Amino acid sequence: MQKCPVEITVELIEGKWKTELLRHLLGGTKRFNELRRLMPEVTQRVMTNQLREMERDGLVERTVYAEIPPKVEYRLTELGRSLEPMLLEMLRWGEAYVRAAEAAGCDRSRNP
Amino acid sequence: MQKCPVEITVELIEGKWKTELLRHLLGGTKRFNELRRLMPEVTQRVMTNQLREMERDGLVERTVYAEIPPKVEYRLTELGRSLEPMLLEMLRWGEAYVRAAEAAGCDRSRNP
DNA sequence: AGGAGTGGTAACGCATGGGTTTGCAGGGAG
DNA sequence: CTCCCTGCAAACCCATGCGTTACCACTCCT
Repeated sequence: MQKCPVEITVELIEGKWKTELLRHLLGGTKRFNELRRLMPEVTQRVMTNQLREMERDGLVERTVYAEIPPKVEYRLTELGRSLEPMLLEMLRWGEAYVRAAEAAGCDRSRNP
Repeated sequence: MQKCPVEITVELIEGKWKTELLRHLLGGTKRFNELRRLMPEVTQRVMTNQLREMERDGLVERTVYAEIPPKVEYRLTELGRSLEPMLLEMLRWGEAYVRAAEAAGCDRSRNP
């Protein structure tokens, strides 16, 4: 049986740092350490992983320049850029959710 | 620093079976074993977990009827139902993604 | 008596995703 | 000479999510 496209979509963006990476990359091509400086909490290894997965999934393109010191650029593919409207939809829903949650007085934090 | 609403949205639906549960519950109120029959691959324990998390997050409402044999109904809250347009957007994107992926000839299966 | 159908919980195991640390290559700057 | 910058990889650890199995309580049906 085939997997639902919604599920596929979720799997593509559910890495811990992928949505933030997408946000930054939607702003334009970035170098590796540029991304690291934008997201200092992320380890180098994890950053590489997330980017590599997105590359494997066809969302991100990786360009290596044979220079010293090394230079590697990450940019969104056409497919990656096509995520933007959907992400905006998710953004709007998320904002509404947060508003609704705090209107309900519920502190839905995950630390019990 | 505040977490991005997109990230929040992802966290709410990224459980392994949550999108499928949402699909079924968008079709109307369901009893527990009714859901189990719709999704036989899911263990009872896991099913309970996913539903409980969605309840905690305010997406699902749980009603217990004091009958014998027990009867427990799960229905979407207003907030849960408000997910539908966003999920449809994700569905459409996912379909386009699959088409693009197989057009590119790439078998992006996760088993190397 | 025994089985099925109801909706659970508890104990356990395991793969995986993420995090930490360390090392490497090769040239430029102090 | 030594340190810094670039982007990466390998070895290791740990928490979490999911899965497996077993058990419970209560009633009706055969």
